[in-house]
Amino acid sequence: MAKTTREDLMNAAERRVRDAGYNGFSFRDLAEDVGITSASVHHHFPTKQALVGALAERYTERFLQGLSGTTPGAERIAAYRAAFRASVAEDGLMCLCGMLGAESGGLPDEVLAQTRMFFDRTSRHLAEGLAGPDPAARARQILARLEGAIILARTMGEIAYFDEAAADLA
Amino acid sequence: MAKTTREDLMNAAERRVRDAGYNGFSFRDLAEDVGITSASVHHHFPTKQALVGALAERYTERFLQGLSGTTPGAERIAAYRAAFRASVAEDGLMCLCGMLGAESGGLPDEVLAQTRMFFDRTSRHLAEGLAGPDPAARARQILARLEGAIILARTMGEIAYFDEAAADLA
DNA sequence: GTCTATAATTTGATAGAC
DNA sequence: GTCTATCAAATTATAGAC
Repeated sequence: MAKTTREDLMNAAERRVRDAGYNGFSFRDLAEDVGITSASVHHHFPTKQALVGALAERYTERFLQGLSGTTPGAERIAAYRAAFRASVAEDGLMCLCGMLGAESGGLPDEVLAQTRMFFDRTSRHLAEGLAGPDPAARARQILARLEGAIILARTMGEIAYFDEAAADLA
Repeated sequence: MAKTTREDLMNAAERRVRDAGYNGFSFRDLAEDVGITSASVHHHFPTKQALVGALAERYTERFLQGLSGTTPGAERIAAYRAAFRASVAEDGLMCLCGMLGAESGGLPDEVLAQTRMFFDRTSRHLAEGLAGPDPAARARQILARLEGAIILARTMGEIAYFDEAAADLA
């Protein structure tokens, strides 16, 4: 159980966006998840774009924080793979920003901007101390494969697809 | 100009799903795109799930047909990369089935089944005559990276992200 | 094959009481 | 902070005339 209603709402919303996308849920869905009315949801988040924008920001912050202790290079790559794997394995959900990035054509500017931040920051973090001629490109190759691996595993309903697609990452 | 209204509708719908997702457009949007009323759209496709199901089927068929003449191995891999690249480069759009796969948690069964067909068939086609110990896994690594590369390029608004993420594919 | 009209429901959002 | 009540608009879908 989370401590505040605001936190409960963000958790419910994150789950729903990662499952069905930005347009795949309503404020009333969240209200039911948390046990309040949709009017009360608007008290915590004035608009849907404000809610999902805050969601993407929190997601990026938590994601990087969870991986901040890793040593650049092979260990960090393995940690990224484990983080993405947990996304599908535990709840069968997309990466929040992978979902929003896919849907970016129909997203409010505020949400798109936060989504870009995720890929900008994670690709820089992952590129740190990476060997080879183009660490930035290598980092994006890894991120792309992990996002795609989630899509495959989620679509097919089997985590084995993730493991196959994400094998030999280093 | 396409020959029939039905074809016009499918083209408009495909564009919209690939831009904003399954829940990112309405029958009225399509009606306006094509120049008829939403009631007439229902004459061609009884429900939204029937429409998008047909869309995914046509997409898979066309996709495989466009790549059917390629020689298995490096040439086919390059052709797949080119096909995915064109998706973003020409219109800034997702792969239809990559989008649907991401949103699969909120998709009607019929649409999900067609989406699975895409990944099933393309991964088998791409694995044909591939070297290495596990051709199927290698095929899925490639597909995952291409789907993810589109997400990155689309989100960041620059095709360079695709080229970086999809480099060294063979 | 297209239209008008409309039903039934859902959506994002607001006003104002408690 | 939560509620009731409500709005205006949008959504999927249907009935029936032309």
